Amino acid sequence: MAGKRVTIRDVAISAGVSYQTVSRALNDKPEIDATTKERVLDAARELGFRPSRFARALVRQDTTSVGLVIPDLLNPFFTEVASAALEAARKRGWHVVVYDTAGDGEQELGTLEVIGSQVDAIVGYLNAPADVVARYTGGIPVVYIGRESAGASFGSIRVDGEAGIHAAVAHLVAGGRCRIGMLDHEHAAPSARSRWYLDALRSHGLSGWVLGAGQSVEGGEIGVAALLDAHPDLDGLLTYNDVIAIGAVRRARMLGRRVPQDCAVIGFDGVQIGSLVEPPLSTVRIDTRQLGALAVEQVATLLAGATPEVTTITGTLVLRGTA
Amino acid sequence: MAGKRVTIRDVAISAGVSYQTVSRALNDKPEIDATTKERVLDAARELGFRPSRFARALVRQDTTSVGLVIPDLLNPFFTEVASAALEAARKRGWHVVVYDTAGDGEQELGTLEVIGSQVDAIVGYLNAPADVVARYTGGIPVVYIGRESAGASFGSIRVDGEAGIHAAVAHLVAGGRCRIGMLDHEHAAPSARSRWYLDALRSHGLSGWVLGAGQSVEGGEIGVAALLDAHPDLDGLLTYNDVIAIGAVRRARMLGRRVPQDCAVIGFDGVQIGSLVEPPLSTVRIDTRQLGALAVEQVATLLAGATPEVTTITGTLVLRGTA
DNA sequence: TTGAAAGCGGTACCAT
DNA sequence: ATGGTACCGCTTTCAA
Repeated sequence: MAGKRVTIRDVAISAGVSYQTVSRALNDKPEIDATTKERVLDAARELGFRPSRFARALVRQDTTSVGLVIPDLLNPFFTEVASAALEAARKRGWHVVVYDTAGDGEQELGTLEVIGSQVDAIVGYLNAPADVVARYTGGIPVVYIGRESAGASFGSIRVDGEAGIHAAVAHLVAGGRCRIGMLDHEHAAPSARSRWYLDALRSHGLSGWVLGAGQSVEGGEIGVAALLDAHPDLDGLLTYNDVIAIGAVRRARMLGRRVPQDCAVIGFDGVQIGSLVEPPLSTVRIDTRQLGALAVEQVATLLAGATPEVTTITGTLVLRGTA
Repeated sequence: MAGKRVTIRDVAISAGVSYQTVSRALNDKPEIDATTKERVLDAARELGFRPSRFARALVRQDTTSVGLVIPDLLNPFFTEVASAALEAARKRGWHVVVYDTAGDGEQELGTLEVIGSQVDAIVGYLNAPADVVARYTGGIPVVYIGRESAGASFGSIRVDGEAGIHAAVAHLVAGGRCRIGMLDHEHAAPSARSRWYLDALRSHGLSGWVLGAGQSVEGGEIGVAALLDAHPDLDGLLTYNDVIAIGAVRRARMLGRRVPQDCAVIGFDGVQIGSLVEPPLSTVRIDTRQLGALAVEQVATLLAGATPEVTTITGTLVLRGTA
């Protein structure tokens, strides 16, 4: 009842055949007597036999599983990407093991180490430098999402928000705004998004302020409060992502700013809930389904031994209620 | 360069030792010369050796991985549960393979079949009857979430919203409402939540209407429109979950109802985004982190061969803006 | 300290 | 149609 694994040989004995015959019955091989097959199958069922996935995978080397590394499952953007990646992976018959690094750098390395020996490829949002990642993962194929340079032997999906952010800034400026701030992420290096923002401002002869914020609604709330404190006449705001933007809008309104009249806000990502808040969030939208699908495709390329093309996915400005 | 798997024997040859010695070096065994060990490790690195997880798992039978079956990763409630379960599982050193059944019954069975041979236990939201599940999964431990009866040999986390829903109805009635409807899920059998709703109404001498709705914002929109069409004087609404409620609130307002003045709405789940929409959603909140943690705990119990206790998690009424 | 041999639980290719 | 045997890649006795 408890413990002891039932093997193919136990079944064989119970059915009175050799264990090879059991294998045949289990795998629907043609060369087996129907009666025998049934008897074997019955015995297997009765004993509660379950083939070992390891033994099976060991001999026919065709089970691929990919690790999906996500900074935060509670951020809907990552969830949308994960959902798309999951679907794309299943179509190929791959298994997807999901890891949530909680946005923590150390966690990330720990995760990579574990994962490295458990999956055939990794795709996800990684912060660590390429060489560090390579070391920790033992050199299996890795596909970065949302990183600028990947280096050789890595796949990568670039998220190109340059045009979208330029359009966003242009829209704000066209609306007569000229004191436009940005809430960036909190990592050591400023994001590409903040660079695009600064570029865009510059092209309009403006300068702005970038402040790091936690990647959560609360982070956005705190960030916007600080920004408004320093620049009370802020009339426009871009954010690293939608979740931050949602928090920023909330707090800005609490602080007496009308959005968008007093201060317009434009997020980044285009997550679904952005259209549900009040007012609906304007944003630079990324096609998450395509992003997930492309990532899986790159994994396939890498797994096949080919060199990955650099794929880019472009953000587009979506104007709703906050700008 | 391409293809060919590097095995422990390749390393052995390259390092000029027997393959058992390589194994020792790799696993930090004490009985090995330090110099030899280093030489072996160098060789391994140079050849890009990666131990086969299958071979390894096959011999030391200690790798457990659990399958997490979720109807819809885009519904934040499930994501929150998944996030909690992931964290709890990692603490035990388990791997979690996530499957999204897209709320589809057939997908679910297909998924179960695949999954059954790939993981050591399953936890999730399953719709299929217990005996069907048992057949498809080949009898590995299964922990149901949010189901009433589980039957022997299954674990289960009950979601008890009875008190919460009674409180919700009582609150509406106390506010003078008496034409209270409910948007349920769309499955064949009405949900426990709808039964609690009807019970609660009855205890106040009222009767109501239950209508099935798709489990999405859109489903809630369509559902509330139909309900308001049939009962234009509806003054209160409960929903199967928050996502539906959010859609319902939106559409109700579009149809000219003030929420909560004309029609109060109370959701179920207590997802974070409920507090971000306008007006903030009143709801019966479930502690998702606890839910996920408990599910993993039950898996552990089952895996240890013990009989699972029936665990219940209770919903509590949270009043925000919509009621 | 190191090497030889025996499995782990299967699959596949031989013969029979 | 069935059984024998080798082998997948690795860990673990057991000798040497």
